[in-house]
Amino acid sequence: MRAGRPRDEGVRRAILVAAQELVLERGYAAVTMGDVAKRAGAGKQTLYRWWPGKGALVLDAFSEWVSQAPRLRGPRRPSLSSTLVELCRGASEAAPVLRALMAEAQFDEDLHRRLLAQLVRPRGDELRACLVDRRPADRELVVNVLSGLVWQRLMLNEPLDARFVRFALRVVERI
Amino acid sequence: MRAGRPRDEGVRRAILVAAQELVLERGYAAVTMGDVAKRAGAGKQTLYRWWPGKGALVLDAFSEWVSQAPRLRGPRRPSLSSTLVELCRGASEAAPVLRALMAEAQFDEDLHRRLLAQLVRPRGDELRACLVDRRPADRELVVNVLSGLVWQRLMLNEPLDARFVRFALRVVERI
Amino acid sequence: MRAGRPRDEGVRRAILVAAQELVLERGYAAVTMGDVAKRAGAGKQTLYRWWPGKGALVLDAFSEWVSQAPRLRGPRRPSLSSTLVELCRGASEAAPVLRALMAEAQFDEDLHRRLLAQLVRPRGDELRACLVDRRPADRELVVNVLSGLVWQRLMLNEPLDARFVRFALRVVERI
Amino acid sequence: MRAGRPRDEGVRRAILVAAQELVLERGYAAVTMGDVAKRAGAGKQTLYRWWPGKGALVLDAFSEWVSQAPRLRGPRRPSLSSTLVELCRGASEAAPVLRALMAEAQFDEDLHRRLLAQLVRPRGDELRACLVDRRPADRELVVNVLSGLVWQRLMLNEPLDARFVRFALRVVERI
DNA sequence: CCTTAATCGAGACGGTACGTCTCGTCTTGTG
DNA sequence: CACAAGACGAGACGTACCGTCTCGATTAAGG
Repeated sequence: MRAGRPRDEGVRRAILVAAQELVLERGYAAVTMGDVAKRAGAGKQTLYRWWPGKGALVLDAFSEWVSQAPRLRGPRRPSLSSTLVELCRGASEAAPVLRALMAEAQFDEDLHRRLLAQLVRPRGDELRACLVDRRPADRELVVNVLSGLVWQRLMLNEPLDARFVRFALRVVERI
Repeated sequence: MRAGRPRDEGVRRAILVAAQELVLERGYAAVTMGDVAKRAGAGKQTLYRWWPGKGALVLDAFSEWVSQAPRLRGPRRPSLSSTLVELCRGASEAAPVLRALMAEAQFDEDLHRRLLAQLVRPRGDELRACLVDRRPADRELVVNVLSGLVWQRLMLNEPLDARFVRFALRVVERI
Repeated sequence: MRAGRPRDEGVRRAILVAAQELVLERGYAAVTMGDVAKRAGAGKQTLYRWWPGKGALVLDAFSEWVSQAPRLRGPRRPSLSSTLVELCRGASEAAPVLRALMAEAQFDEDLHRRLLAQLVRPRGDELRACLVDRRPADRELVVNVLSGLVWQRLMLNEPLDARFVRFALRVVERI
Repeated sequence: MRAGRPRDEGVRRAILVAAQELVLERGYAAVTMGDVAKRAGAGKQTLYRWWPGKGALVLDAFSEWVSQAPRLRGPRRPSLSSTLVELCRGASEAAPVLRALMAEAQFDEDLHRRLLAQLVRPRGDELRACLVDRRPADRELVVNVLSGLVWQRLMLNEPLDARFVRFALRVVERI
């Protein structure tokens, strides 16, 4: 086994919780690594030891939060509409964070990759899974359109509400 | 007439040119207000007198650049496909700047408004103008889908090439 | 006579009054040339046309103020003690301005000369005039000592009160 | 022991040396905190962490310089005249800095206190120590007069040479 | 037990951009 | 020409974060 003091799991949790709280309280831009460290009772070095920067840290903090969300679907394949509703509900709640992360990712290649792998692709896969009875080419097309609509709404700061879901479903119907 | 020394138009131009050059040379993130001032032979205060920050300045710099682009369509209404081709060509060239501006706008309410008014809406209107023979409800739908696809491609750093245009047109056809 | 519009005496007065008021209200350091111009309803250029900087302007403003002070001595030569009392009273009232001017003069050769000519030397001469019955060598000595004591008190921000006058007179007695 | 990285003594020295050099090269007014930082190879924040501003920093820089001056008096109490000679020699060399510091102190309450404690009072005490055989009241009187004469000479930018020392001693003799 | 190696909190450090401030000059139109 | 208004170049200011570093203290695992 590796020598030396092992990573303190409690510290990791404390940091993620602190990051989450602070971002929810003040918004992403108004939170610094130093703030998170102080709130978590940790040293800045401990943050930088495990995350390359604020983006990756906050991404992890909210990845956990998202994955705690109820994924309690039955064994049956979920419908596209229910999946989209759920996706929009989540995106709507976390909208400010998602906007900030996607924005930061434009300036940070590494964060861009992480964001794709941890948030963008998994959600695309969820949608794709609802479309197994479509032709493969159509499937990609629909996923692209839906995902484009959702991200656009986020970046333009427009609501991802029931009305939007109806609109999106109407679009998909016609493809 | 207004009292005091009038705004020096030459300085305004010099600043916009400097901003444009520097952003093209180094990329948005690597350019500072001080750099632009120095390159333009201007004082920092002069920049801040007329623009609230880097985002708004660069937006103006590239707004001018975009509006200098050939808009030499004949009297005939342009086709959707040619408009989309042109739009993607422009967006592709300016992609790094557009990404950066949209990103910055997520942290800056004022820049967000400016970006919508100066870039997002005008381009949407261009598309809309190609769709006058569609039913109004469909029109909005198509504009939304296209614009969503384009912005998503930009933010995900994927190419806005001919393949994408074909893909987008195929989507629209089926709506 | 010089061609062109003659200097507007009212403007000159307004500027001096504004300078005086502002310095009394906020203190020398917190007043800028722009402030004075605004308060006087004048342009900054008008200030710089007639004074080289804030120091010289404030010096003029308070020179006038000082010279408005009652100089109502009878035909008889004033006593050293009454002169010193009067001098300390004036210096005490204007202490903050005098400190600031002397300070500024340390960074500004021109102001230094003006300060000497308009404030330091005249006051020395007043003292000298009370000492005509001393031997010339002693006279300079006494004037130097008194002036040194007063300026030191000013710069060290200690009171120029009756107690100080008594102290100073005691010193002079013993020389 | 105190937590955190301890203050780097080498950096402190480097900053003081840089401040001293720059002030001697260019004069107090022409040196900025940024200049000192650059010359010292330090960050500006490090300067502001330990000193409130240029005044306090330069005061420290020259306090060290002064206290490195030979204080090698024998066990015997030094004479007033030799002390005064030494004092004037030091003040003469450092005259530009002393003038600037005293000037700055007129605009800065905190610097004023520091200047008194680190420069004015210690020098007064040196003089006082030479006057132990005088009556206490006379002692204060003499110290005041001498210190007044010296500071006045500094602020009026007149030489603190041998002639001045003779003059000052003549004054004291007669008190 | 005692060394070794990595972790932890704390906070100093070099670096750099920020947005503001003041200075003294300039460029208008008006009297 | 003087004058009010105010834009302009210049550059210092003090602050804010960044990401790295240097401490002493802590915590296992391996000798």
